[in-house]
Amino acid sequence: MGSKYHHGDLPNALRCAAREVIDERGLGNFSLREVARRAGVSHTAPAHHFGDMQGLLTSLATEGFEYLHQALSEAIEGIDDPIDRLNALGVAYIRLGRDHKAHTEVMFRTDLVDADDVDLQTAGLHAYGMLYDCLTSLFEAEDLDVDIDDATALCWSAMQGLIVLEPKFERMCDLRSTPMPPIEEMVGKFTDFMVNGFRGHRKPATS
Amino acid sequence: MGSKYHHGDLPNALRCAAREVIDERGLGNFSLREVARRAGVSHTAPAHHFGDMQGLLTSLATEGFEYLHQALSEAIEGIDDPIDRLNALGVAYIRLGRDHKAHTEVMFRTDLVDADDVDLQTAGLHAYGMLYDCLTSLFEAEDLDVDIDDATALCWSAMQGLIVLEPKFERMCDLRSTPMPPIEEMVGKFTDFMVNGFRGHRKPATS
DNA sequence: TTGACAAGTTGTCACTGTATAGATTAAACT
DNA sequence: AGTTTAATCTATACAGTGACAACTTGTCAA
Repeated sequence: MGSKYHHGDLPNALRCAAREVIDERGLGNFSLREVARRAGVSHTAPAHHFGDMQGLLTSLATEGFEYLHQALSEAIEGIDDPIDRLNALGVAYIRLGRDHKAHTEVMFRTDLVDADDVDLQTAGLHAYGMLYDCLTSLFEAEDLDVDIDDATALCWSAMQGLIVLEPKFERMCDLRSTPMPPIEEMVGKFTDFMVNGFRGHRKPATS
Repeated sequence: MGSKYHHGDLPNALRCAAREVIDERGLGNFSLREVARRAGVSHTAPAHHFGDMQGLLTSLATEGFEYLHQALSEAIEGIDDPIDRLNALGVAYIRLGRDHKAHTEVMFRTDLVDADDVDLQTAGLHAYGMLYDCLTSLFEAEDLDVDIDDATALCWSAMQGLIVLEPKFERMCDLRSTPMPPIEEMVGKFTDFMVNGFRGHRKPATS
């Protein structure tokens, strides 16, 4: 049964294998040929579906954003309080960064991915919209005068930075032999700070 | 004079050439041989100084952190107000991310760099200390009860995220045809939010 | 002068991405 | 049914890569 000439759903199998390879060897040692090897096809097969390596990684990034959108949707399900929602979004975000490490790594590597890809853009916008909407309802509920794009940018940047810098923080804690708090806790503190920041901001105090 | 067998300061020349290559072709298409070519030496010469590719990139990252430390030091020179200092640090940080794009890219690519390298660690700690000290004086001046490590983590994460996500934000603004504010302005808004957040935080309101 | 050593060189190896051309199969259409 | 068409995968080839070993050249101290 395995000897079918046509694979059936090779694109998915390739994405899957790519994830494996990235998880094991890191994006630095990523190899298209290794991916094909694991999927059990010839090393030129991926080109027929994704064009080149950038194509495969772009597809993987798009899939990542779709997963993210789904994870964020599930995270806020049944939660009404905007602040709790915001917190849930943050936790879901960094959890995805941990559980889908390969995807998350690829999603923001603008050098390896085709930023003009339409699917990638729309998938990214969907995820962005989740956070945007959450902050909108928060500001409406508390009657705050904060530019939502600015706030969204800050929240997203903070979470993104946390994911990227986590290994650095961990190492820093090791050097000073202080225990590193679980990252979920960090998210809580971050959102706490940020919400506080939004609250005290009725008018931009640009001096 | 050019035909000297010994280069004189090949390590520096290699770092310099590496910067060029990264700036032009991106880290994804980085090539050790191309670096050697530009430095005018054979393709195996770098190995004698840096061992392998990771060694060269680690050295570049260390240099980047040293530049950062210097840039941050200069940025707060003559500034007394802690908030102005914080803002200046942020601006200097993202400016370095723009002016030394290659360095900044390498500095946080934990997959390409030897995280155990001692020079790299100390250089990183120095830069971290700048932000840490700034926040310390801020909290002392305003008598706030905020964990400095948490605050440092947030500030750094936000700035780091801003650098990484900037292309994404820009693209998002393009899609909605709204003008993207200059990144320095974003830094100002971010620090404003965060300082506000720290201020409203006398006691941890962990519900 | 001798010897040790650092700095660069050439040559080689297994491996990579991709372009091209050819083989196999499924499906669509008489 | 039978034939064409397109999709899917294989085979071959090529230029480029990182790393390794062995060799050459310069430097410097005893």
